Amino acid sequence: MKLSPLHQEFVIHFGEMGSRWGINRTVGRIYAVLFLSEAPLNAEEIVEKLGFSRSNVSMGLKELQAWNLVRLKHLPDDRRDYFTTPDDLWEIVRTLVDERKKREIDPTLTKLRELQLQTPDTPEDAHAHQRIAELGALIELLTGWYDDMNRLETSQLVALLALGGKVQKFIEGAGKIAPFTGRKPAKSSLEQNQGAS
Amino acid sequence: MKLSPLHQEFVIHFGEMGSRWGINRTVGRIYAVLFLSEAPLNAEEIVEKLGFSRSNVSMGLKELQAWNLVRLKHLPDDRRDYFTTPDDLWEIVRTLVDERKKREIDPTLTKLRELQLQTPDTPEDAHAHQRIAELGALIELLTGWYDDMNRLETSQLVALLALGGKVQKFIEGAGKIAPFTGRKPAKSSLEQNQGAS
DNA sequence: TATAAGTTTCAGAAATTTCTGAAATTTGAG
DNA sequence: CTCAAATTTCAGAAATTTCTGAAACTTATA
Repeated sequence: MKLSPLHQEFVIHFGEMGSRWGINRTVGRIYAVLFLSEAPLNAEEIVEKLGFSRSNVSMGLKELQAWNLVRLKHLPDDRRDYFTTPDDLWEIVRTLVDERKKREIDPTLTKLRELQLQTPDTPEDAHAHQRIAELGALIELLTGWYDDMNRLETSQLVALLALGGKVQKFIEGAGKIAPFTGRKPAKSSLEQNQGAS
Repeated sequence: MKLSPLHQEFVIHFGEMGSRWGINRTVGRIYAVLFLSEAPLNAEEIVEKLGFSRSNVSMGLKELQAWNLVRLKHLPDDRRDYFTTPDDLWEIVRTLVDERKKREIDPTLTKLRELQLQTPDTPEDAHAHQRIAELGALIELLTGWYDDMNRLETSQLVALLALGGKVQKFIEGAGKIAPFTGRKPAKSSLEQNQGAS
């Protein structure tokens, strides 16, 4: 591996983390190298930096492309493929979540809905059926929410995240959505964005 | 495998999904069986249902306990350990996210902070340093937000999720948080929770 | 269309992970 | 303390995943 200590540590850590997710160690390291690099890199440069075989890098890049996690570039008078990661980290996060949703959540939801069509014919199956329905409803709530968030502009999204739990202050008393508390709406939401846990 | 078709399909799917996350196929299947079962199960019963070796089930249950994903129960006049999953799915989701955060995100944040202490001495390292700092900031924003959400009661959390993107309507114009638009605050947030994408 | 640079594929090798049965350990009742 | 039921451990076997080098393929251009 031909990397500075800073690069090396990051790359190794990222590879380790990648291997805990669907992505494997090698692919994680390739991604990490691209993530840190200012200039786009071609496959041969990645081989040099990481010491993997050319074919391994080729496979890895293919997988990263399948995940939509890298962008392909071309330099003038150079036939080789150059790869980069987006400058905007939010774009990366969105891609990552979208892809995982597509590969893991969506098929699960399909399967759960399919199972809900079966008519249970024993008490065990009746209970299982119930459990499956609850799980389906929960996942639908979460993905619905995610789809909504994903439609926001990054600046709005960041604002919302920064707000954190304080968002409650703005909503409090909105009987149509939260369970109605019977309490009077109180001050305009604009006046109360200070303090409170 | 000695399971009804409904159980079988769910268990197999869950095992497959588990193997895409850190958890392996076997552990995923054991969890699935427990998840669907109304009554707590002991190790031997899981062996019968899934056809794994006793030791494999023992290992699997140990791992599930390490993840805090199962509860241990004891029946009167029975020395065997019985296992269940929480009835409340939200408890399961919270545990899952907490554990993944603890195992994957927190160590990454620690590593990123550590790397930020190194002084870059080449242009490449300077750029990498910058990238690492951005990533750290983004992850901190996300985990901070998550910690906040995690403090909410489930009912509040569900209300917030159900609200989805409409939450914007309540916040809109709050200059202190979102980039100030210069627009007048308009109506009280309580009057405008209808319509809009 | 020939050629050479670049890329991908793929079968087997290497590494890693998972699974098993036998042995060791723990635990609670008598 | 002894016994037997229950559980855990662990070394090697089995299965799976990852990695490699050689060959096949693709493509721009001379």
